[in-house]
Amino acid sequence: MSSIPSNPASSDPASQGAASGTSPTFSPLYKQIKALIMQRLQSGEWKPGELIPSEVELGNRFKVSQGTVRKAIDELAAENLLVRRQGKGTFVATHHEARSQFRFLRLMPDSEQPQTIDKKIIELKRLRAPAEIARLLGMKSGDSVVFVKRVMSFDGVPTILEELWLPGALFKALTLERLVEYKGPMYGLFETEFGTRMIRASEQIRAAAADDEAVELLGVEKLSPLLCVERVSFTYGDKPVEVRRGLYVTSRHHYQNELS
Amino acid sequence: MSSIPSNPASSDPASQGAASGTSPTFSPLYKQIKALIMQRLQSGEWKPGELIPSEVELGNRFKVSQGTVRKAIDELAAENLLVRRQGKGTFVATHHEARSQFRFLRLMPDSEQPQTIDKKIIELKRLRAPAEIARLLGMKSGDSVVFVKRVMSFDGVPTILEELWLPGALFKALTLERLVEYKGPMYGLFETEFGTRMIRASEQIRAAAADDEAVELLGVEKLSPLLCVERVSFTYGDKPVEVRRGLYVTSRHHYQNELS
DNA sequence: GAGTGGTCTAGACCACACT
DNA sequence: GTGTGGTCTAGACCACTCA
Repeated sequence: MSSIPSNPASSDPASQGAASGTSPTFSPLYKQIKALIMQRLQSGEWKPGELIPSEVELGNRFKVSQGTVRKAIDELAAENLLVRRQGKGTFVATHHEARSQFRFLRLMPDSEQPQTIDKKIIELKRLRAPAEIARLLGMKSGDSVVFVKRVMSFDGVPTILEELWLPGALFKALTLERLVEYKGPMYGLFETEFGTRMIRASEQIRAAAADDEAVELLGVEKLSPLLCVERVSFTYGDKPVEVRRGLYVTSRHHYQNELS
Repeated sequence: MSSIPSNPASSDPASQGAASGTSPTFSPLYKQIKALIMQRLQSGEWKPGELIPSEVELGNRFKVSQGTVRKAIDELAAENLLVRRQGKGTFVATHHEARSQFRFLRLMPDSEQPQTIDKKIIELKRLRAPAEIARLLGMKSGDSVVFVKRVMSFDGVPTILEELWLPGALFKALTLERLVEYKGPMYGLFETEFGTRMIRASEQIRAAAADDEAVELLGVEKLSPLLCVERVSFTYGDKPVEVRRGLYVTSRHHYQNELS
């Protein structure tokens, strides 16, 4: 292993792991390799969509067997950070794929699959983070955040009214223009233009009655029941980088969830 | 491997898998081992909570290396069918554990964790399956089903109104008495008393307005927004064995979901 | 054919839980 | 101490992709 000093010249290859030195408590070798790979991802050395070195190559670099690298990559693939493709290699996962979409958009049509999606940005502005948002983003109340409001329509029917808060420091260059002209998933834009990749999210779902704004923008009746979905998204190192609050019309759609 | 005829006396140990004979298309050895283990689980030879044979023992029985058994068990553990405990052995997963509860009850209190749970059975009866229920359960319309209605209260506050449909043939001996007197998770009862273990479920979530029954049993106002959760649960072999429709009060609770 | 991930084996040692 | 799962290695061959 590079960057970890020890295994002090032990000629015995089976004096495995423990590697000590840096890590105070015991950690298996493959966990350390995993951490090293994750560093490359976080630093941007290996970018979304790119091919990473082969298992053999990584084994040589880190001075461990292919099997150990394999176990590290296995876990990263299970966490959707890497994607393996037999015969081709291992790639850094990206939001620019149909596969990745469904993980973060759980609203499905009741009937069949194919439907057109239309996104309309209502508003984009910078403001000082309200206490609640600041808390969720791990910032100080009053820090700069980017606020976005938008409506998504399926087959022309307005169905989702969404508000987003993003840390101002990370999204300095985000403008309404850039967001409007961009085709494709928003997380794709964030990852390629702002170097911020969402890897995990936590959602809290409630039922709510439509307020005046929902009535206006979603075309539903006042007080009609809506799904209220509050999401916090995280990037590498479990750092929160997005708060999202959505109102979903569920007369022709439903939130799909698999318990397994 | 037992019960699979082939590897026709190949003295070469690396003439791995393919095993042919029964399986028409290629399937890795560890997948076949996995299937064999799953058979033992499904048949009830290894029951929930019990210790299964060690990896070495299974390797000897099936005539494969420990590593191959390990990979099979790894996948089964990832699917929550088995639970590994270092130093003790590998156990068949069971619903009689706090750990297993949270997988199937996603409604969490907004504030802190500790809360008392109270379950009240409103009704239990046998009836002919409505078309919709029959379709979801893979039965014929009119087949016998057990119908249950109940209310769950948290800290004394009625919060969930739930209706269940179960295949009559599998739950012949299920009575209101048995259900009322039973303490602990319903899926625990199903697994120990009726030999039916739920291993996976699919939920569709919508927002709905409280009807008269919800008003009466949950003590909410007419037309107030509720979470409507429709679940189909599956046992081994992806066989559907429960339909559940729940109405959740989300003024002090929320449906928690992790996107990862 | 060369390179990559995927499977399989055999053997070693480590960490943990009981007795 | 004994037995269990957990980690690590080394080497072999298979399945897939692309040039």
